[in-house]
Amino acid sequence: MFRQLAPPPPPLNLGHLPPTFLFKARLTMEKRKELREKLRACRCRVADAATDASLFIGDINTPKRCEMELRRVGIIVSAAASQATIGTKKWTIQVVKLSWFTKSLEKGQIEPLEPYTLLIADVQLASQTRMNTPASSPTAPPSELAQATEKKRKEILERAKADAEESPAPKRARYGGPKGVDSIVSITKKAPLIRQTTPTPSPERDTEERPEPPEWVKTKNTYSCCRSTPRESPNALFISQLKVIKHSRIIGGDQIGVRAYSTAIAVIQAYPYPLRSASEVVSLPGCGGKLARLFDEWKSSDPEPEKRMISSVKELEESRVYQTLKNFESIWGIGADTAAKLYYEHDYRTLDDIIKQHWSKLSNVQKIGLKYHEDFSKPIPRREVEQIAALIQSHAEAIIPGVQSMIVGGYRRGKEECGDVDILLSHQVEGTMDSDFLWHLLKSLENAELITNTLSISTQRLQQEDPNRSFKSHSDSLDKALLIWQTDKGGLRRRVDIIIAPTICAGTALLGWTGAATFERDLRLYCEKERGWKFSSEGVWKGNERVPGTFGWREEESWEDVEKRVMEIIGVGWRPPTERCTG
DNA sequence: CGGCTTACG
DNA sequence: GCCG
DNA sequence: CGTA
Repeated sequence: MFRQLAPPPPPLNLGHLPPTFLFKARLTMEKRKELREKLRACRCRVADAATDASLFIGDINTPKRCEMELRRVGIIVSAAASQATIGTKKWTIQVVKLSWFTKSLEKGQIEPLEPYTLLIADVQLASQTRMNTPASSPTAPPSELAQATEKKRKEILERAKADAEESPAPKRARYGGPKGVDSIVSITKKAPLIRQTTPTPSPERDTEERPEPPEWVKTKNTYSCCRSTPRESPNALFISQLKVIKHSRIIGGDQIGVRAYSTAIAVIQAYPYPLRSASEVVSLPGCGGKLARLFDEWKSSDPEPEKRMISSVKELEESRVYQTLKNFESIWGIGADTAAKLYYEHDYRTLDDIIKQHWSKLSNVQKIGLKYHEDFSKPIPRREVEQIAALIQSHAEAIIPGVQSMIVGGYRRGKEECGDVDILLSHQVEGTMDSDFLWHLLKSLENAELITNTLSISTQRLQQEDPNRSFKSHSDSLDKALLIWQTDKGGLRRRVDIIIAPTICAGTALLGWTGAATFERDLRLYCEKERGWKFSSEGVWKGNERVPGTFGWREEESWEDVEKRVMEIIGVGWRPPTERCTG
């Protein structure tokens, strides 16, 4: 677009090439996007799904690497074409170096493919090709679940799921154990997809009548903060199954598993069409062979969507371990680890067991969490969230006139029923929110008997008193209080979070506290990887400097205006909170 | 094969 | 579990 | 370790 000096080289015509797929390898998402556009400009038919392509271009240099990249997109290179085809499609592909394209562009003339070719191979989409995983424990007797001990819990949970999976499946021992060799697209009986046979050019491909994928699918953009994720999804039923698996990873303490499923869920939640096939699933960023198989199983489990299920999910939901750990973990102050201890070391099975036999060993906040567990399990209607927020605002206003509040969290994302109330307070006049504002506010609310307990409080003021921290250039240290709230005596107790943002970080605080979790995680990731910046609700930083335009709050700006400004500058573009429902 | 958001109480 |  |  820039560079007016040199005359633009004559456009290439790559229309004769078969559907072409561009590997992600070594390309930033922007670079990849740019290359795809350039390819398109040369009339190249750029495939969105690798399984639709016959020609592959990648910023790679070895055949070895080719296989890796192919595997990643769900394609197995059949060793020397010696496969007893398992009733699946196979076709021939060619992989060339990216430099073929860039050189061609430079010269304004198509370079011969041959010198740039890394691999020509017959490939297949195997239907559940069980790869040999040497030491995959053939699963222990499924009975010892009841009095299994200590650390075995993860494996047990794992097994509850594994047993149900069609194939034994290579199972990791714990954490990010051996990743099974299973990035294989599983194609069902009808095996529709894939292209015909030869990688010959033919004007229009029958890429299975799949709707035009969103841009972020084509570019395999994994950042959930860069796309719209509405609350409603045409794939809600499938997603609800994935959420069970994700939860099993949470209570199993498998953070990486949680991460993986969170990503996949966020991706599918953002995908605007009902998924039809495993290959369509694999075409989505963050979804590989495992997710494709799960979808396949779910889809084929029943013609009626409402009756569909994934066997491992069913097993989980029916298993006592899962139910109980999930119940324990739902107590505020008790996480995966403590839940497991209570179950395996103390053999508790109900909340009552914990209350009767473990009360004195609980921390104060855990006692509170247990005491009001039932109340906390009840959703808070939007109306009530607003009432609570209004009370807080009026108390705040009495302390500092002109203070501005905004309900954030799930409420702001449009949830009909909220798990808690998150309210963000700030002020357009610099300096007003410093000092002891939070402390005064809490006192005021306590006097009004609205706050019954304080679960945790963190204030900048306290940190500044610590000389070791006073020089920290930046940290996510907005003042905040996690509280138990009760509007009327005898009424339900509610979880309320109050967050105080200094004027300078109003925008980032709003963005940082609106969520959802996966959106926030990707926002940080995006800033770090794509911009070299550091994002937190306290600010956007380039080294020790705030990124220009990402801070401050001008008189004429609304809450939304500041947030918009921050998102535009970061580069993710603004979208309403209701489109950040990454699950 | 290493990495996966991040900081505080 | 997926990505670089 | 648990929470946001």
